[in-house]
Amino acid sequence: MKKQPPNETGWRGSPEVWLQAASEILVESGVENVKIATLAKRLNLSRTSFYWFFNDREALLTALMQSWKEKNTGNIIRQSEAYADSLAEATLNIFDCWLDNSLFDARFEFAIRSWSLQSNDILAEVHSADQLRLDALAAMFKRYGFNDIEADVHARTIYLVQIGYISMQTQESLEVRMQRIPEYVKTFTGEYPEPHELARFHFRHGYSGS
Amino acid sequence: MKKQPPNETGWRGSPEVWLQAASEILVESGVENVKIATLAKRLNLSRTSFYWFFNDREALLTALMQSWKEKNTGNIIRQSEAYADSLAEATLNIFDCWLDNSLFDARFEFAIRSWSLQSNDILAEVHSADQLRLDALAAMFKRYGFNDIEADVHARTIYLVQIGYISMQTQESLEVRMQRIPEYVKTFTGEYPEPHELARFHFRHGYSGS
DNA sequence: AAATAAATGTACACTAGTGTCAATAATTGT
DNA sequence: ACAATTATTGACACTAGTGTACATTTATTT
Repeated sequence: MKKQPPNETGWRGSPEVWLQAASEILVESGVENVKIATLAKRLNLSRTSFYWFFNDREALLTALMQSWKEKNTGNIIRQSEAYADSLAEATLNIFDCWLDNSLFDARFEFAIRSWSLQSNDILAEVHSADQLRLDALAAMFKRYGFNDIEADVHARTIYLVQIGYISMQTQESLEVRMQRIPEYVKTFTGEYPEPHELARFHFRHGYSGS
Repeated sequence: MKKQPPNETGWRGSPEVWLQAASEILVESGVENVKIATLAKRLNLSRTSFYWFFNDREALLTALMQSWKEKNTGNIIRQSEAYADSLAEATLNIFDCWLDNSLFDARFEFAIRSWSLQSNDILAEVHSADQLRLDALAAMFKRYGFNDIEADVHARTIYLVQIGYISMQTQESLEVRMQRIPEYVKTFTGEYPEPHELARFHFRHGYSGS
């Protein structure tokens, strides 16, 4: 209900609040439901005042796409380059993205991908993001001695499992997901994580289970 | 352009042709573009004659969903139960689905998943399909000696990589995809396929590369 | 070839969305 | 305090889609 910047001015509307509302609707129910009337109702503003901030609906959608580009891809690349003592630890660094919503927004990701079915412009953006991410992951595996094809397939496996998971739109508790982690690390890298690596991972995700 | 059954009757329209056209549009550009006017144009029929075969657009969409349910899930389960001498061969049986469009329609799958963002009814169907498929795959791994958690994670890995791949909407040649196969088998099962297993796999997909 | 059933088409009513405009209100700068 | 700027609004015109009514045409059956 609150605006992001604690209301500097007395104006109710701003590009930001419209964009924020659009983003929420996008994630909840897809682009085709990002309708100006709906957003206006949610913001308690008149529908037409939207046009003061954006030229048209198209401009809003463009801004939405832009905001996705800035967020999701950058963090995967950063995590793939983070410090790690072992391949297992490097893999856990990637897993951070899947568990920490501030690093990677899975629902946003899914909404954008669904959108890409309707628009070639969006599809092109998605393809380019996929390529950047896969390249970064493959580079990570190469640093641990994998050859080209091995690195490629391992990068795909770790990345696609997550994209697939997002596409399932499952709601699971942290606990359920944590229990699969060691086995995933084993599958993706050939080795189980060390107890201390796992403990560090648990700690940074606020997990204190079994 | 041709009707599926070589035109038994002289009537041009039928539930089938409308459904077929709807399915094509769904796959090309998402549910929201499944519009009666569009289909009519594509079929060279009058828009209103649609209502002779279906009560309304809703009924068409229901039929579309039904046709997905009947196709995609059944074949994955069948392939997971197919005869195999080794785990590697069993895995290759699953891969058949990903390479043979008659076993599993990836674009249809993606369109349905995108649709599920807008409709809870569709989401429920998707969830139930996911569960059935994951269970069948886990059962397969258990037959080869995996324990519960191992089978679960391996089932997820093999399944989610494919769902993720679909979600990337990549267009790649058979050759490019084939080159990754042995490495995928190794990653998913721990062992490379035997040359004769791979040869059999190549043969049934009409591949005769390197 | 007449009767009937199946399929089509035209015209119309309705809804839900977009975007423009001119009037008005709130905020800010000087 | 008042002018300029920035934001907000309701009324209106337009478009694209759904679905209905009814007259018409085309195929099938007898």
